[in-house]
Amino acid sequence: MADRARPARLDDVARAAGVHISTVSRVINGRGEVSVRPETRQRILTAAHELQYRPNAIARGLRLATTGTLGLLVPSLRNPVNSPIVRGAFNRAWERNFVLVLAEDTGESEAAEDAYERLVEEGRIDGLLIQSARLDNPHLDSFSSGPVPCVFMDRAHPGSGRNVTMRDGDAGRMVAKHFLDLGHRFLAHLAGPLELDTVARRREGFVELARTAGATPIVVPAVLSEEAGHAAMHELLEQPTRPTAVFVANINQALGAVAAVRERGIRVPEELSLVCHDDDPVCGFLDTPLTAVRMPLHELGSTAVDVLLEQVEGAERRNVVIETEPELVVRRSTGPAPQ
Amino acid sequence: MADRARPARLDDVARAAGVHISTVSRVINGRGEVSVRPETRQRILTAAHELQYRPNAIARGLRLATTGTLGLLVPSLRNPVNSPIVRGAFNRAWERNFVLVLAEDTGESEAAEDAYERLVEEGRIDGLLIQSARLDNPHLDSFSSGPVPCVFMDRAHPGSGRNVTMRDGDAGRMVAKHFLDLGHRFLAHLAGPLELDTVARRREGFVELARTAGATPIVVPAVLSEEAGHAAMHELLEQPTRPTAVFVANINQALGAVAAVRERGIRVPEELSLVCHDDDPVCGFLDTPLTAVRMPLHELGSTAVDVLLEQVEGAERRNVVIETEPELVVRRSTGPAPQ
DNA sequence: CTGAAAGCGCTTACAG
DNA sequence: CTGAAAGCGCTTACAG
Repeated sequence: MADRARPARLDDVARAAGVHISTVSRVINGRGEVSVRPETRQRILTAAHELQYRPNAIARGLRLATTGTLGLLVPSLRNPVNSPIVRGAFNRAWERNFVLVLAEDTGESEAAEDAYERLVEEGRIDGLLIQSARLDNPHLDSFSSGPVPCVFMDRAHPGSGRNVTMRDGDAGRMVAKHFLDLGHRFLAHLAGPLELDTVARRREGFVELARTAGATPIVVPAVLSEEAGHAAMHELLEQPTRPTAVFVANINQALGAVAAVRERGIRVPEELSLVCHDDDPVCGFLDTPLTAVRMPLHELGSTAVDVLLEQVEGAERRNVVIETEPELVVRRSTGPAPQ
Repeated sequence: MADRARPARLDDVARAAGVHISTVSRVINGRGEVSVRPETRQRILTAAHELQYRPNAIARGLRLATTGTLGLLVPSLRNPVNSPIVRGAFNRAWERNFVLVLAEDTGESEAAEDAYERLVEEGRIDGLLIQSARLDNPHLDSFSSGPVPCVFMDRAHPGSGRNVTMRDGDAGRMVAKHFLDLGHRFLAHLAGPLELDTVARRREGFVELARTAGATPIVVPAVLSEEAGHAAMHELLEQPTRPTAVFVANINQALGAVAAVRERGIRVPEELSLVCHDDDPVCGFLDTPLTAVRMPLHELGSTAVDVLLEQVEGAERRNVVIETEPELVVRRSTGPAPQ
């Protein structure tokens, strides 16, 4: 191992400046309003700078009972579709002087508890962002009453009063309206797993608006994967009255769904219109570029951090819905209903 | 804010068990070999369990000068193409009882230093995984001599003696051989930025093997994005002698490149064969599924963690090349050279 | 076999 | 304006 320079401690700075460590601490942390003789302050600042002093986060954390760290519980590291959310959260946390530690909640039995123990119970974090909530997970309640605040982002935990979400219902409605405007009457939704609250809200909006026009969409839930999207699209296309417009829940499903459509020789958009939820760079580069709903994912992540830090600082919990409206990015996969 | 249960401390367990905290500490941490009367041990274990005691990681970290945390410096949170590497690192770290904190090294001037200060100099981590090395970054040397060990993964920092890499040269050779076997003589490489060591090694392998057959590939470097891939492919296709086989550096470029090919009405693979580096799920779902090189990314991440922890425990630095060979996943985008 | 003490690197009332 | 002391929650030699 290379010789590793021991980082400077308060003690080193104090000695170099010829003062007591408590004085150093005061000028380093003081917001300028501490009463220190200017020349003393100067000597300390110079010494600290020369020694490249940075307060040890662990020691400070122990003393202040604050870690400067937030936890982030993601549903999967395998499939980074939601990386804009993570990026939004990371960037804001970094700006606000917090670092982010990762944990994975795969949905398997003890994954979330394990993460909870390691991050919360061992006192590693000041707050927890949960991106992996599932409506069927009973353990989430205990998170809310634990020793650190938490916030559910994107996927809400109803009743928790700690949800930061987007206008998913509006996204569904927007897509339904787009289809109806194009004259479609046979709508379908290739949905995600309905245990995900986002998925449920999107579906609701889509179905509700379609019904106002007398069209009742077929809904097929499927796992958020290429394979599941592929199978579910085949299922949809075998329906007695084949839908002419399908709203697909995510990009992975959409890739599989597009393959299924191609296999059947069905033309897009002449015979079938497709919309993908969450606009992904890939959408624009497919052979038939996909019309997609763009959600304010980055903003969701950054707002979730703000709301969490609010609570870390003592505020009451609250639900927040990001105001920014979903945006429909119209590309070539949607067109007028076939006659 | 909800009433938050204060987590149990050593003190609480000691009181509940009627012993001194030092005794509790010993039985909790002892690997069984500590001499404690069985009934005392039992009382302590029961109390700890009932109080759900977990040692505070911060306090323990301060005492042991060890944090149980590793840092991960990624090139970008925007584009998670390398998520299998991150996942491999995360999973192995978690298994070995370390948590991972994220930092982003966007390549902008002080991004890496900033991350270094916050993670290393503030004493938050025991070791640093660097996935963002660039051959043109002079600051990397100082990382090597800092207070904590580091490892460069995927993108090497030549001369550091701390690189964990894959057989990128072999990947390039494998693709060249595939093209040559199919009878192609006019080869090209849509490369990534040559400041990335991985990119340089891949190119070398590709060019070197092609030359043995008397074919000297055209090499066009481009940023790893859809747009750059699109532009660079157009450039390649305007060459006086148009290549019949192109090796593309990553999936983002490939999506743009495929679009460019389509715009020119060139048929794949009849008129042009394409191979993409790094097999991505998307490759299999394009209209013309892409032949791709599958690298052992997950293994790279997990091995990098092992090598780093080796050094955290005091071992000498060393370079490691993952033995696992790249694998060519042949799909429909490659075929015999046109006559 | 168990307890009392020191100390990890900080911060912050409290003196002076 | 500055110093000395206590203490955050642990671990570990050192006594007994």
